[in-house]
Parts: sequence; C-alpha cells; structure tokens
Amino acid sequence: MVTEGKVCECKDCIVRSLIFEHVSSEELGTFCNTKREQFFKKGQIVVKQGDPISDFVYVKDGLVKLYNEAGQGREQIISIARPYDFISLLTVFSETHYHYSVSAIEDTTVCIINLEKIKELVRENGSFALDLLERMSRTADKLIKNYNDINLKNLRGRIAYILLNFADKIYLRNRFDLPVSRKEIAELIGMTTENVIRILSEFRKEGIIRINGKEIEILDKPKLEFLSQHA
Amino acid sequence: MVTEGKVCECKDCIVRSLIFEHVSSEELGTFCNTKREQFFKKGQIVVKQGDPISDFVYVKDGLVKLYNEAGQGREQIISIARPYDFISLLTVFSETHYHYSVSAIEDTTVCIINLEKIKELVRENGSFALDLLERMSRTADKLIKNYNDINLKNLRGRIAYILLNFADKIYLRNRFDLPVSRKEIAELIGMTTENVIRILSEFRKEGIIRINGKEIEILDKPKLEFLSQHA
DNA sequence: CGCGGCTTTGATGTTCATCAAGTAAAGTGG
DNA sequence: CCACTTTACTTGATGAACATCAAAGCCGCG
Repeated sequence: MVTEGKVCECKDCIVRSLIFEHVSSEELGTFCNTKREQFFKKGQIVVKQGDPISDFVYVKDGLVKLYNEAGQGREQIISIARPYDFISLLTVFSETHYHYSVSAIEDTTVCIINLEKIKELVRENGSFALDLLERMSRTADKLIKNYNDINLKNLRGRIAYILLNFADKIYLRNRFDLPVSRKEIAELIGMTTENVIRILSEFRKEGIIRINGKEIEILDKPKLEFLSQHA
Repeated sequence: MVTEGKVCECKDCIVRSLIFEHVSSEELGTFCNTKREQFFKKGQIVVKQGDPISDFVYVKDGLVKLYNEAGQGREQIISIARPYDFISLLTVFSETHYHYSVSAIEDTTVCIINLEKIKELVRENGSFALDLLERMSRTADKLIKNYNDINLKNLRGRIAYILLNFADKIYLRNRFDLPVSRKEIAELIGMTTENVIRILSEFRKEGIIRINGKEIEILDKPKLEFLSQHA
C-alpha cells in the first residue's frame, strides 16, 4: 500500500494488536496524528496528582508506579503498571483531574493519545468500545483482588507475596533487581520500611532468598509460596 | 404514542434516566423483553461466587453486599451497593464467572438484563458505551479510594468513617438502623468483631453516639469527623 | 424450650509501628 | 574529584495497637 509509511508507527506496534485489534488502519490514522511518545528517565514524574486529564496514557516500555500523596509525605502506592497497561484507565472516563500521581520506576516510554479522539473512536467503533470495557474491567478486577489478597496476610506473607509477584508476573525469573526501594515496597503493601527490611533479612537468614542490595534471588520458592498462602 | 404501554416499564424507571439516557425507546424495547425484575428478602443470595456470568445486574431498590469467600469461613466485604449501582460492573466484561458473591442486606429488588443484549447495545450505540465506561470508571475509582482511605486509619478512625458513611452517603440522616451485623462491619473495614463492638461502646461512653441494638444515632458529628480524619 | 448465632466484656499475648542510632550509598556543589 | 549533604538501608529496644481466647447474656427461630 502506498500510504503505509504515512499512517503512523502504531501500525506495527505490538500494543496495537492488543487493544486496537478491532480498529482499522484508516481509523487508526485519524488519531495517530495527535499521538506522541514520551520518554521518562527512572524517577521522573509522568502524571502529577491534580493534573487535568486531557490524554489517554499507556506504558509502551518500562515500569511505572501509580501512587497517592496522602499528605505528611506519606505515599500509598496503588499499583505498578507494566507495558500495555493503561495508566489512565481507572479515572479517565469519570474525572477531569487525576487524583493520583504516576512516576517511572524504570526508564519508561509512554504513548499519549488525545482523550477526545479515544472517545470519538468509542462512539464510532462498537468493537473497540467493548475491548476497552473488557480491558478496564480486568484492570479494576485485578486491583481489587490484589487489595483483598494483601489484606488477609500478615507481614511475612505480604513480603512473600510481593517477591513472588516480581518473580512470576513481572520479571519471569527468580533472580532480578528490585525496581523499587524498601520504602516503596512498604508503601505498596501497607507496612513500615523497617519491617520490610527486617523480614527480608529474616528470609535471607532462613535461606529462602539471597540479597545483594537491590538484587534478589529466590532460593526456596515452595517455602515462599507457602508463606504467601498461609500467613 | 400508541405502543407506549408495550415497550416496558423501564421507560419510566428512574434508572433509565441515569444510565440509559442516550438509549432511545426503540432500542430500549429490543432488550426489555429479556429483562426481568427479581425480589430478594434480606439475607438471600443474589449472586454466588463461581456462578457463570450471563446477565447484567443492577440494584433497583434496597441494599446488597458484595463479598469474597476466602475460605475458612472468612469473608471479606468488597463493597455495599445501593440503588442504581451495577453489581456486575466490575467483572462482567472481563470474566466468565463471578469471583465474588452478592447478598441482600435489606429487602432488595434487582433488574436483570441479558448481558449479550447489553453488549449489542454497546456496539450499536456509542453514547451508551461512553456512559457505561464513565460509570464503570467511577465505580472502580470510588472503590480504590475507599480502600486507600481505610488503610490509613486506625481502628477508631475506621469505625468513625463507616458510621459517617452510613449517615451521609446511604441514609442521609443521623439516626438509622445498621443494615449489617457487627461481624459484617468488621469484614468491611478489616478488623475483628470484638474490636468493632469495643470501639462502638467506647464511642457510646464518650457521648459520640447512642446505640440501641442495630439503631445508631450520631450525637457528636464533628468529633466523629475529626476521628475519621485524624486517626 | 433449647439451640445456634449474634453481642458484649475482660484478660492475655502477639504482631507490628515507633523511636533511636549507626552504616552504607548516592547525589551535589566547590 | 573530593568533601559534604542527603537519602537509603540496617539492627535493636520499647511500647502501643490489635487479635485471640474465654465466658456469659441475649435474641430469634424451629
């Protein structure tokens, strides 16, 4: 096709096949003009709590955290979002301003699409609307399940859970570098920094994991799974 | 109009104006045939965890609880849903089976619409799709905010929060009958039954509330608000 | 009328947050 | 590049908050 190169890079982006599966190349073209990619270095803020919502943002590459600044410097991490996760998915259709912040915890590239264009597409393309509903449903569901899971566990169980999460859901291997500080782990699973450290040390002494700074290796996965389930 | 009476009762239902605002009478008619209302006495189960999802359910009148059966008889209440809340809204588009249960905590009437019909409508009516997205977004958002709010509070703060919630959000008055047991309050805000009772008693002794069985009256609202915020 | 679930209070113990103090690591300005 | 400052990490000691256990009264329901 002659105009292929002109449409936009979305066409070959893996993201497209995941979300924009039912969107034709023509339709894609209409809002790809307004689309832009933006790179954020680890630590940089992608979205600031209170910012007006005018765009639809998703992670193309990297890792970000969504968090709530509750005052007195106390932060709560709502979730960690991976590639193809939609940062704005939870508020974007009901609010005018973000009520959480997003920052990169690894070098990250996000795609930014004008929200009005997305809404137009929803109006015009029913299959896309359904895909978006499904996606949103899944996102909310996972989040709720996560909260419930964590709330039932004691501190050892929570640390076990989060370590397994990194190993099995994010990095897909048993040795990885933690993308977050001990303090951030604490904010993610609702405990204090000191206890995160203490329990990681306990696990190390018990031979369940090996620690070298940010580097973690899981040595006894069955034990970790047991702790995650039964504590 | 001649066919008015034949369309279906949805036409005059207050729910319609809230969600089906952008749905024409004709469109409404196409799936109103499959719609049914069902009454549940207080205590009855509306949806059972594990049930296949084939319908879209919302509360027309009454009050229900969404809860998770985590095993060992331990239940976690996810939320309490009021009229016009969509029970299925969180999972219905991404899952084939419910992973929570729903039961009536007051006499309740729900409306049940075939899910496929809803999906058809989403495909055909873009404005309806957007309304649904907004609705879902709002539901998920409120839920997340709720979790975060509660997690930051100590037990006294949680009880204060939940009492204010009943007074200001659900019953819109300072004297009301609790629709839930002490045990259920505990399951809702993550604490033990004994401590719910203990703290309610403390509040009573401190003159903040009056208790008579299930009946609660808030006597010192500013104090309760202070506790909810600062504890 | 008796049984099971809900409610209440008290006593006890565990878990966890807080405080304190020190080391290591990472940024910052001269 | 090095002194300096700040931020992250670590460990121990202490106390408070909270769960658990136990016992008894209450209420509704079959």
